[in-house]
Amino acid sequence: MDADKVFKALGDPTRRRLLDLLCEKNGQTLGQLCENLDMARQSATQHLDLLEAANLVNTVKRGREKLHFINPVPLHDIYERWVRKFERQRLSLLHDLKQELEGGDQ
Amino acid sequence: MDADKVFKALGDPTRRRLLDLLCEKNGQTLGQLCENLDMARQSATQHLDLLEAANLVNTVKRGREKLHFINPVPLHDIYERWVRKFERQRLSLLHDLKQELEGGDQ
DNA sequence: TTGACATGCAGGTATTTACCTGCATATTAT
DNA sequence: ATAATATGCAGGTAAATACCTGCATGTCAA
Repeated sequence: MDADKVFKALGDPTRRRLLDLLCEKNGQTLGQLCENLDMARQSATQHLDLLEAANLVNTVKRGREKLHFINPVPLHDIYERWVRKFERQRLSLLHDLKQELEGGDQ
Repeated sequence: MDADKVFKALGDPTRRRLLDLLCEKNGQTLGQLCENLDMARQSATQHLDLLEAANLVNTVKRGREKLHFINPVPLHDIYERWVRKFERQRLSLLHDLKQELEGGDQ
């Protein structure tokens, strides 16, 4: 998993909207997705390319159409690497903060 | 939670490194964090400002020092909004894909 | 086969980003 | 008080980003 590509892909409202659109109806074509976006088709393509590079979306060509499918694996990897780690320390971090505010270096 | 700020904050290796550094030892000063970064202090400040704007880091001033603490709440929100949703549909998505590959429009 | 349709590809531009240098301010220690 | 220390603030630049327009290619249907 390339955390940089995944986070950067997620760091844009258009691309998050694309993921939501695919979550509502998986396997949509480029044209279908564009109908919901209010930008040129070519711009949407660039966003989808980034989602694909981050492996968040997989595509299949069917005739002259290109179908788009969500791949949830990178999101799960993000969870394992960047959420669980900090969740685990949640209480102890709050404890540290409280201690600092009370003068942690005594 | 501002998903845009959070994902953009996470979409940079320097800022993810800062979070890891704070995970190892919470409550570090700007100077301490800079020692591990290989860039000008002012650049690190800008990264920390973005982490703070995303509410991923909270700060406390103690004398002339500024202490930095991780706030795991936005990460948890990300999980709720962007991971669980897709995790839940994982199997059904794979099912959709398989069906498409076999000729979904029959 | 020919026209309509879905997508691919090649630039071009304005904005944002990630760094930098230089200087100012505030706190601590001698 | 003065010097050292920790951070804040104000630009300045090169690269990345998010759009766009125009044209090319490939597929389907009449």
